Amino acid sequence: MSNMAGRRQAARDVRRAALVSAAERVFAEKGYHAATVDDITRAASVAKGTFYLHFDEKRAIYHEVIRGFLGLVQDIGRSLAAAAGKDFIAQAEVAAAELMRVFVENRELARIAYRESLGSGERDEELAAMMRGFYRDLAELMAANVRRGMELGLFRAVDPMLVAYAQVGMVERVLLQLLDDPSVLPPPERIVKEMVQLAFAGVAAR
Amino acid sequence: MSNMAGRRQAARDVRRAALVSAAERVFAEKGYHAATVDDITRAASVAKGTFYLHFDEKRAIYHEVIRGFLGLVQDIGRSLAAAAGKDFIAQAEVAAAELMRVFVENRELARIAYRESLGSGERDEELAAMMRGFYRDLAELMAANVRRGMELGLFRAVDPMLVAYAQVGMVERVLLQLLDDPSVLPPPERIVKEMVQLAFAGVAAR
Amino acid sequence: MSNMAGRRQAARDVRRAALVSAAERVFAEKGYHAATVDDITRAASVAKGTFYLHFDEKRAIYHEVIRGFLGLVQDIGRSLAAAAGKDFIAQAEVAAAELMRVFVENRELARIAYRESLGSGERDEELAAMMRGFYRDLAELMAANVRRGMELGLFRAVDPMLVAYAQVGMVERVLLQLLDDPSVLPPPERIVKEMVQLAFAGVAAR
Amino acid sequence: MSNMAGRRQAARDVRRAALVSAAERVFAEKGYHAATVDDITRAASVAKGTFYLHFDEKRAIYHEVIRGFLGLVQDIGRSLAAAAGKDFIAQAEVAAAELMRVFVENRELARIAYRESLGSGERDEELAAMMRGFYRDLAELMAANVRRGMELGLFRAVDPMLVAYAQVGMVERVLLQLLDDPSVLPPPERIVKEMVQLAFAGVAAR
DNA sequence: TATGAATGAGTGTTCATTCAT
DNA sequence: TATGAATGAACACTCATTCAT
Repeated sequence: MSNMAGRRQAARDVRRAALVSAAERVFAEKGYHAATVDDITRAASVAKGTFYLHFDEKRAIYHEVIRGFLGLVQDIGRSLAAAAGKDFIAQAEVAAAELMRVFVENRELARIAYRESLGSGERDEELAAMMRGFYRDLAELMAANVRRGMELGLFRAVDPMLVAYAQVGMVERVLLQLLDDPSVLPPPERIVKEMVQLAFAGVAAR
Repeated sequence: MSNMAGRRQAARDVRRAALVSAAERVFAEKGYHAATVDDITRAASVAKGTFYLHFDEKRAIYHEVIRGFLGLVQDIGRSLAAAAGKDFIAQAEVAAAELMRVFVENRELARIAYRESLGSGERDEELAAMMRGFYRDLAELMAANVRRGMELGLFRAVDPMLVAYAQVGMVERVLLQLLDDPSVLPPPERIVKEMVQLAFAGVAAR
Repeated sequence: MSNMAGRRQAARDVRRAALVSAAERVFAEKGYHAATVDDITRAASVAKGTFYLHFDEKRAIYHEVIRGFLGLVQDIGRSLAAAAGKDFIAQAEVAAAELMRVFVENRELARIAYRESLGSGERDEELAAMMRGFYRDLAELMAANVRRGMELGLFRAVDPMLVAYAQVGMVERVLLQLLDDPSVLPPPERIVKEMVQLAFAGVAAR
Repeated sequence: MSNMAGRRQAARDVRRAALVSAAERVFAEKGYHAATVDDITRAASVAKGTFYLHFDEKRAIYHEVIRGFLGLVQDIGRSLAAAAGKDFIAQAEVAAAELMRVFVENRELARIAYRESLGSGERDEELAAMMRGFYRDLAELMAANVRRGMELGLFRAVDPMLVAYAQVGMVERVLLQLLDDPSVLPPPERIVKEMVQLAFAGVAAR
């Protein structure tokens, strides 16, 4: 009986996952506003009403999709924090390469999520809070690293949060440009190396 | 007689400007989708039909609003290119300070415009082309500077476009964070100095 | 289970029919342009959105209404073609009487449909093709009859299609006048007899 | 001074005529509803406001355009009534040929005007009255001819008005078909001869 | 009189959400 | 729970008509 309940729950989860997966595709293809609930249910091969058995409103599934993508990015952060080696440079290169992979594999989701990081308009306070939290966490993770670098004497005295945001922005814009038009940029492997160098040593001649 | 035509034209321009200004406020407040043409005309104190005497469609005025903000940024770039002094650091600091001022004075427009730089969805090819062009121009301007720095022996050998995009992103994200929640960042004057330092010398202990 | 699907389909058909019936009344009352989708849904006691579950656009239901009326006329033609007796006069009288009944019972639809036979303006190619096809079929049916009359030696040598169109026009205009103002015409029974006389004596061999 | 007033009046008439002529073209091209006052004034090279100096509303110029076309048809009727020879057949052939010329030279106006003869919808009582009057006059003209033919013993006893409407319809439908697709009909000269034969042999005493 | 900018009521269509089965 | 028909608020855009110059 708990078996039957479990099976039921499993079936429910499958449907829900199908909807989220369909929504990812649809939002990626048409953007939030142009995507209709109909588009999503059709892509998931369920009836329209079914949608509302799993989500309160259209925005809810959008949040879930974005949350999913942010999770991928956070996983990178967490896995690095775990493997807290000491070789900053190497570690940063791994992180950057991972991030690039996630972006390239989910290019449209990446665009959507970053777009939401601008908040503005459409007052969706819940989403805004989610994005703020994501950035705060991300920045703090990086700031912690910066502090460690300072303690180790590897870095000069800087404002850790400022550096964190600056580095986030650097990576974001370069990756987004990579998605838009890679032709003006060096090949991906070089990008990673150079960006880490830039972050570490800037452009100044040695 | 040409007087009347001139007066008419002037009146037309005033109306148009009122609409654009109203649109800036409305888009800033509600975002593109939630803003209705009615909102805009009401804010501009004109009748609905008047809108369509000046713009073909809702998107057209949105383009104009964004173009206006991008123009402010480009003006900074141009004025610096003109005053092409040789003190890179000082020049960069001026540019960053200017940019910060423009962002702070037009915070919502800045958000909106940056948001559009993520394109995705809503296929508005004209707008996308505009944003691409803006970023390309901006990046090329900065890349030219980087090349000059390399020629002068001030900079090490780097990929100029990559550096340009990285610096753009760095500035963008920090400024956006400044708009969202300045409390985690240093005071504005320090931000400028530190960012220029970061760009130039990275975080490495000297 | 197929029961539910069947019931659903039946309910759907009922709604659709209600809309078409309402549209007949509304178009008859106000004409195509003055009739709004709101008028139609209100007359059918359904919500506005329901309309678009059954028809792609306003024009689509208009086509259906006209098609319905043309069908009534075609049924007369077909039933006569089936009962292809030899008594031309009697047969023609039956046809004319039937046609008159259909016109009188659907006077406004008759007007609307014939109005569309003039095409002009409003480029609705689908509707134009429908009307052309209707007239072609009708004329060919009548032309076949004329040919048969010629073969039987009842008619002199005439151009069958020309005669067909002429007879169609004769009937049309008289019936429309009957709808507009019957007072200048003889009573309906006499109209039928006289028109048949006019048409047939015209083509009869001396 | 009356000279100046006259010149002024003349200029006014020219403008008005230009508007009517432009309206003919525009209505012919797009039909009444799709034609905008703007289309008309643009085609006449005058400003929009000028339209309302000459016509109270859009419908007014439409009436004038239709009235103009009906006038062409009435002129044929009148010129024949004047030249009331006795040779019915020859006279009818001339009339039919003239009518055909007018239709062919003004094919779109012919369609528009005929279309209005179906009245229905759009309750434009003034226009409806105009069309009714036109048809009544036309039918009475022809009915008078029929009566004359009866008195002369050329025609058998028929209902003159019925015959008149029948003949009008015959000519109308054939001419409209000629405008739509002449390929199924005989060449124009033959059409005239045959139609007259159809009409007259139909009413002739044996 | 001529101009053309301004007006605002009006309408087709979309789509998130609800609900009966 | 799943379905899909029904709902109705919302909105971009049009255009006949008015009016200040």
